[in-house]
Amino acid sequence: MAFPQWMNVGGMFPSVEVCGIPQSPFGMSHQQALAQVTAQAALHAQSQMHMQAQYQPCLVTTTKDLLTQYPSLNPGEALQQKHQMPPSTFDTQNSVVEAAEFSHSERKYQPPPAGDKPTDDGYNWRKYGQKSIKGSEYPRSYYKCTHLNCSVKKKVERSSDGQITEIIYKGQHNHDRAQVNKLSKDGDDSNGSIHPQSKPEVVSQAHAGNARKFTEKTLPAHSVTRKDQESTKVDHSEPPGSSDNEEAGNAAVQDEERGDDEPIPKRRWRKYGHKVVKGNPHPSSVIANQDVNCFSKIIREKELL
DNA sequence: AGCCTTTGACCAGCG
DNA sequence: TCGCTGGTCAAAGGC
Repeated sequence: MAFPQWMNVGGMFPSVEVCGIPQSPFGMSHQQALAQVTAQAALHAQSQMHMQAQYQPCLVTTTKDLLTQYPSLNPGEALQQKHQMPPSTFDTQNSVVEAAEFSHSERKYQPPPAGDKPTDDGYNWRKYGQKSIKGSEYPRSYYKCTHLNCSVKKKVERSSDGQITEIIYKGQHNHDRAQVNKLSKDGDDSNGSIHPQSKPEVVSQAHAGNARKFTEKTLPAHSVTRKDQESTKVDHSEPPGSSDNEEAGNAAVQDEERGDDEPIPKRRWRKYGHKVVKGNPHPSSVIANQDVNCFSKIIREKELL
């Protein structure tokens, strides 16, 4: 079984294959092992859901659990199993934390190459920001879904040793995975690593008990930031089929309709950038009519639709 | 040509 | 009120 390329950072997760079929040291194929993992995880999750899901808007998943039970699994597979867990057993949330901290004993960490795609989860993401986080050697990266009218975002955090520790999704996709429209640039998806049906975008946890790092450090008590919780609430209050995108779009439209209600200086004269321009000894301060840009973009997008 | 990443700024929230 | 921090924006440049 393959796993997204990004998971194999630096090739630290060598997969074992026998006659083209991944094998675990225990004599069962990876797929068999994964099937068991899936079943166990589902059971485990069911037994814990009543304790956690009722008050946790977002659940944490860690591959450690799976790796503990099945050391033969490489973390990518374990994580994938997590994706393949029966969605019905989980409360679907629009805010997801994926704990992709890999503690495989054989791994050799190599710093992720700059610009590497943190995830190949079937959607196309565009990095729109990067922020150095206090206490973390590696910056947090911010991604937006590139799909039209899809405002899903995700944050990718790395631990101090450079491993991806969290992927925090915000919002919900209102479209299918990108593979439908666009062939993956990172590799061939025909290997089954991406299963639109079996790999729901929203994943939950098998159990978070072992995700010590997250519960202690990044995900105290409820695993998500307040903002994430809020976004979750928003989605819960929305009728099925609606999405953040619509919300965003509506907001934009409302903003447009609102129009003159808001004081112009507050809306327009905002300096939003201060950029060093090549060949110019002085940084350029840019005053932009963001609303105009924003509206023209919306109009353009609507036209495209 | 178009998309994506990098980069450094602004802004808002919080203590 | 001020400083810190996280989140976002958009120009510039690379692919």
